[in-house]
Amino acid sequence: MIVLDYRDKRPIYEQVVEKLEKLIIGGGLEANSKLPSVRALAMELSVNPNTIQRAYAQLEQDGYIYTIIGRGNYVTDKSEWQDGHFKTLRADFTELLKQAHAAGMPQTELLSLIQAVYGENKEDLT
Amino acid sequence: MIVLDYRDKRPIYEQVVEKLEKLIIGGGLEANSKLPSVRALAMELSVNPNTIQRAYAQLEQDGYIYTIIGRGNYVTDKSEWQDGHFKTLRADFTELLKQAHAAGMPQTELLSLIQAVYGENKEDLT
Amino acid sequence: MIVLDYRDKRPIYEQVVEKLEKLIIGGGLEANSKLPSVRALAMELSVNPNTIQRAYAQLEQDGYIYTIIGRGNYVTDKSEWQDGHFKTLRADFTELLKQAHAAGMPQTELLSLIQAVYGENKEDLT
Amino acid sequence: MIVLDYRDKRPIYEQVVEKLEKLIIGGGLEANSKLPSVRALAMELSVNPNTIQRAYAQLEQDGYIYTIIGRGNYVTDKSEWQDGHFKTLRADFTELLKQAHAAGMPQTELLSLIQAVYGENKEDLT
DNA sequence: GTGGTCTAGACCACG
DNA sequence: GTGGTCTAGACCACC
Repeated sequence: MIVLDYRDKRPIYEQVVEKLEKLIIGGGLEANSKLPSVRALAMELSVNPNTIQRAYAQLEQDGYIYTIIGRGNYVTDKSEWQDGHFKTLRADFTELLKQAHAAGMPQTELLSLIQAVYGENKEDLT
Repeated sequence: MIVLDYRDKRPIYEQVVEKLEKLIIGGGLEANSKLPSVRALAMELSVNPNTIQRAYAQLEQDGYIYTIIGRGNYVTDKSEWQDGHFKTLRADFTELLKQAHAAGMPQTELLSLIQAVYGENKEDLT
Repeated sequence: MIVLDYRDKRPIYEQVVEKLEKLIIGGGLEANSKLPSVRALAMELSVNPNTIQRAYAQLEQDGYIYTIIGRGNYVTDKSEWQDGHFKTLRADFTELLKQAHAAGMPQTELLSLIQAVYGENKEDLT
Repeated sequence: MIVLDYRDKRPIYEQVVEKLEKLIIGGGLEANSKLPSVRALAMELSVNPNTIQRAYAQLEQDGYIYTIIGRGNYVTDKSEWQDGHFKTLRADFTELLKQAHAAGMPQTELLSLIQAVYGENKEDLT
């Protein structure tokens, strides 16, 4: 389900958060489905339960999951975190664009990068 | 010249590096111009000289400045780091684009963000 | 494990880097094995922890070791730095050869030096 | 006569030493010919006379030049320093060879490097 | 316990 | 005066 990279400089709990976030955003985990328990995931990754606990807390705070005490952790519905996520993306984007602009990178290059990722087929627009 | 943000969790020397990088990239500091001395900048920011020293070492290692022992630190010519910097920007960009794509953000939104930063007047194209 | 030479004019951290590099390159330290902790090595060499820390940072930057925060420092796999190291050796070699050539040192002498180091027994060829 | 590289991390007097050594070894300066005076060279390089003084002192100590007080500095005859120089080269060579051997670099590669520098024409042997 | 950062204060080589 | 190194001692985040 998740593969950790111990060479990564970021703390492990952050990696777990990132991986699960991507799974949820990408649709790899259905809304309202149950996540593995803290202890189970900790065991699977050979990691201290505290670390997983921290990751889940973070995910809950960011709105991607909700916790029912004594029951487990569940994936939040898309509609609840979509707005916040878009806002973050937009902010990151403008930040990066400012840098590119300051560095004198031509607009055309950015457009071609978008093309490369989004594909040329117009049907792919969401 | 530089303002530190003590609420920022990143180490101080990294903040200094980032701020100076932006100044150099953005053209706020002329090529071959002299940077403030380690001690002078340390005093100005009320910070230990070692911290500034570390920031300068980092900047030198990344090619943004060069050091002449016993003389001072000087801004490197643009041509020397431009290529590497563009490469970094492109990598960051595609990374972010993948996330945006996975999240289902429409192409049109990205295009309008580019417009907003690069300005609508065609003369501004670099 | 390491012996410092205080008559050497180079900084201590550089000596530590060199010694460890040689150990790693020469195979004296297995891949993925754990290096002594910053504090432990500092104590052993009667040196400030900061100094060792700097040496380890350098080694990591050069790709010879990798660091896991809160766990320790580990030896990188050979395949990751072998190419770069060979390149460096080749460069050093041609530089020295140019000097020897300019000084008028005969080819035969170089060949005999190679013999002396690589051994005359053909089985030793790698 | 000499061009300094201020970006070089080595002290300036060391660069001057190196450049002059190469000139003398390569035959660019005749034996017993007079070197520029300390003050003259200092002026030409826009450098503190102390720096040149130090370089000359180093060269004299290594046997490449000799000083006649009140008259100037002169290039030593080749026969006097040739032995010492060869010894140094041999030492540097074996040191580098040991590293190459430890790293597992094949003999054949070294031989081809020698070929590349010494040229394939056998008449070039000195 | 581990690495990472920071301060305070010192000494050295260089120019 | 400048950068480079080192010590001593401290605090923090991570696991």
